[in-house]
Amino acid sequence: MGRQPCCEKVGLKKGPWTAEEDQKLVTFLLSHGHCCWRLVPKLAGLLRCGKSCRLRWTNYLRPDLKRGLLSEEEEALVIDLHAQLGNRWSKIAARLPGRTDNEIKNHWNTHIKKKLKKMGIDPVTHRPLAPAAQPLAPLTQQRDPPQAKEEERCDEPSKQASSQGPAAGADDDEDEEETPASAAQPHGAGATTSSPASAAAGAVSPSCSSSSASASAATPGADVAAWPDPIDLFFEVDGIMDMDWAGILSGCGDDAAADIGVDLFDHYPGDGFDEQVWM
DNA sequence: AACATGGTCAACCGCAGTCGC
DNA sequence: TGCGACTGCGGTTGACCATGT
Repeated sequence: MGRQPCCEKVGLKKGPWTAEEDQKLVTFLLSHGHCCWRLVPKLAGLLRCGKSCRLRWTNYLRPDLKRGLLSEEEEALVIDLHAQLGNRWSKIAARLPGRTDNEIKNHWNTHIKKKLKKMGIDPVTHRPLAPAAQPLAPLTQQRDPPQAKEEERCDEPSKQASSQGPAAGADDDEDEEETPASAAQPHGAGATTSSPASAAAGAVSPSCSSSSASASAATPGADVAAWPDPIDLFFEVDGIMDMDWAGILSGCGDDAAADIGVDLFDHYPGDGFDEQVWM
């Protein structure tokens, strides 16, 4: 009923994109835009499904994409945002101009997660790991009961992973102030801290710099309330989320690729891609 | 030099919400 | 109003590359 059936998957190509496919897609999208992803591959002459085209465009071909590893500032911002938003990568990516949710997700899983664990911080809850996993940081012994309760709530992997569920579904795109962590403040600790990051019920948002890593490791028995300190030291500002990151990261916008010296086509070997077509 | 292991990341899969008929 | 297509999202996979043995 209603609409035409979804793209039939028979005969559609899968796997890595070739430079020729990229060129076709980019040429088409730049000249026509995309009214409907389902039609894009057909109109562009691609044997791909619309979903694949959309993914390729948003994750790789978009002209405003940044390339290369995340900077320390971006990494720290990702950690901060993850502490507030959980695994909502698209929301996190929206705060990092030029970065995609896929890229951030990959970076989180491959880099940041490991670093946090190394620092004795649970990458899910952004709190110090339990003593069993982090014998040098017996923090739970010094925690106030409300904090322990809060951790229990956050520790549920299914809830964290499926934060899109009804419980978290109440928020919308403008939910910066109504985050899981901040919403939990009335229940307990950390509510008096000045910055949203550190106010997240004691949730720490450590940077991944070695300096803060050592700082965190150097305070194994510290009071939980002291945990944000290394973060402040690293950022040299209090309240990272109050900062205008869009401004800080300016130069990543649609017109800024040249400003930041990014060659949009440098991933194409040789002259596999016609820059003139793009421009 | 050859093989094994681990790390990285692009791409796919499946689900949920939204929207159109 | 209900059904089904479409879109967007998060999780997972698998190929490729680097490093270690």
